[in-house]
Amino acid sequence: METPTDDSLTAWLTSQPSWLINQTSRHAHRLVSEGLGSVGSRGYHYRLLMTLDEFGPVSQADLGRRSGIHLSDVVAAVNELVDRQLVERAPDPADRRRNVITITPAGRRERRRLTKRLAQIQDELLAPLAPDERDQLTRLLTRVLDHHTRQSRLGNDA
Amino acid sequence: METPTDDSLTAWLTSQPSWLINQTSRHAHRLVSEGLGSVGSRGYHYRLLMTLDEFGPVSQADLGRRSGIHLSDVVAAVNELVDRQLVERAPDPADRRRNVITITPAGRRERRRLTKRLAQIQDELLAPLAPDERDQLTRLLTRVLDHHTRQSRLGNDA
DNA sequence: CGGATCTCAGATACACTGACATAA
DNA sequence: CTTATGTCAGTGTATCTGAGATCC
Repeated sequence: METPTDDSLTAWLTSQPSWLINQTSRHAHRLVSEGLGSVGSRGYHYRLLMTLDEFGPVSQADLGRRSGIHLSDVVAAVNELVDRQLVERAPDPADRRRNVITITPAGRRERRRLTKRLAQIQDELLAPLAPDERDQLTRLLTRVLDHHTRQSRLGNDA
Repeated sequence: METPTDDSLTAWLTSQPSWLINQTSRHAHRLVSEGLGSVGSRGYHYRLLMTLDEFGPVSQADLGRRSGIHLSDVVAAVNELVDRQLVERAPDPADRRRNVITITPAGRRERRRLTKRLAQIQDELLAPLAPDERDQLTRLLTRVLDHHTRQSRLGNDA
C-alpha cells in the first residue's frame, strides 16, 4: 500500500491513518458539539469547569496553563461563564494583576451534568467496537498522543 | 472510569476517546498541513487532485460529492488550482449549468508528489507504534468511521 | 414548476498572534 | 528594567449555512 495504483487513489487516501483520524475526529467533534451545545455549552466551557472543579480557585493565566486553552480565549470563555453565573471573577487582593476565578455551586452541577453527557457520547462514538477493542483503541491513541505531546513540549517551554 | 472522582477530573477527561481522537487529530492535521503546505498545497487541493486523477473530468458538484468537500469550498479550491495551472475549468456544452474540471499533466505530477509526502507523514504520525499496532489502529478506526459515515448518510441522501 | 448547478457572503469552533496597559 | 497578567482585536483553517442567479 506504499504506492497507490491509479485506479484506487481515493481508496488509498481513505485508508491512511491521518485521514482516518481526522475524519473520525470530525464525527467525534460533531457528537461532542451537539451534546454540549444542546445544554448551551462549548468544549472550552467544559474544560474550564473541569479544571476549576479539580484545582479550585485559580488565576486566569493558571487556568489557561492547566486547561491548555490560550489565555486570550480563557478571557472570552470566562466572560460567558460569568454571564451564566457558573463561575465568579474577583480581583486578587494579594496580586492586583490577577483575577481569581471560582466555580459556583451551579457551575459544579453543570460540570457534573456535562460529564454524564460526555460519557454517553463515548458510547455513541465507539458504538461498533466491543469493550476490549475500545480499550485497545484508547491505549494506542494514548501512546500516539503522548509521543507528539512530548515532541511539541521540547520546543515550546522548559 | 464511568464516574470520575473529584480529584482526577482532567485525568478522566484526557482519557476519553473523544478527547484522544480530537487531540491526535490536531497533531495529524498539523503534520499534514506542514507537509502539504511546504509545497504550496492544502488538504482540499490534494483531495481534489486525487479525485480528479481517479475519476477523470467531472463537474464541480460531482467533485464535491466524490471528495466529500462542500460545494462552496470546491469553488474556492478549484479557483486556486486553476491559478496554479494544476486543473482546467471549462463549461460543459451539453449542460450549460456545469463546469467540467480536468486535471493537467502538471496536476498529475503534483498529485504524485503529494502522495509521496503524505506516505512519509503517516510514519511520523504513528512513530511510537510497531507495524502490527499500526494495522490494529487502522482497522479499529476504519470500523468506527464506517459506522458513523453510514449513520450520516441515512439522513443526508437516498 | 421542481430540481440541479455554481458562486459568494457569512458563521462557527478552535487555536494562535500581536499589541497594549497594568502591576509585581 | 524585566516579567507576568489580563484584555482586545485580529488571523487562519476546515466545515457548514443561506441566498441568489442560472439552467435543465
